[in-house]
Amino acid sequence: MLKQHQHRPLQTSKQSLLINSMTNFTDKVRGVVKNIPKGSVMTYKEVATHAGHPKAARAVANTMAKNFDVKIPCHRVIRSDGGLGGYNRGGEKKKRAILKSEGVTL
DNA sequence: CCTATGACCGAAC
DNA sequence: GGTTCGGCCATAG
Repeated sequence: MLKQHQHRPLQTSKQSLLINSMTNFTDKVRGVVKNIPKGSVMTYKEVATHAGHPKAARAVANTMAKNFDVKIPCHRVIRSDGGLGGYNRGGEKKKRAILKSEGVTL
């Protein structure tokens, strides 16, 4: 018999990813962060784990740094070692203020 | 493919 | 308490 399309159509990797709207990783990260309830925080590492890449905390930070969507509460993502991490919408100071206003005890 | 970058992590000092 | 260093990993060029 003719084995027609056994495998994937494979269409130049990168494009197929872009068609999906974004890279799986970035998209997943955004989804996770968007889901963090008010009043709680999650570390970069935790977000990475939830996204399926436990060791990609740094990459998560990268994703956050590039993100400017107000729909994503990136201020609720903090460091694992107690630090706040950065914030591209006003710096750590602003970040802490927002978290405090949400009832998060640092 | 290879290099550089970064809102990280954890251990070491 | 702090700083430094190596590892880690996705993205951009």
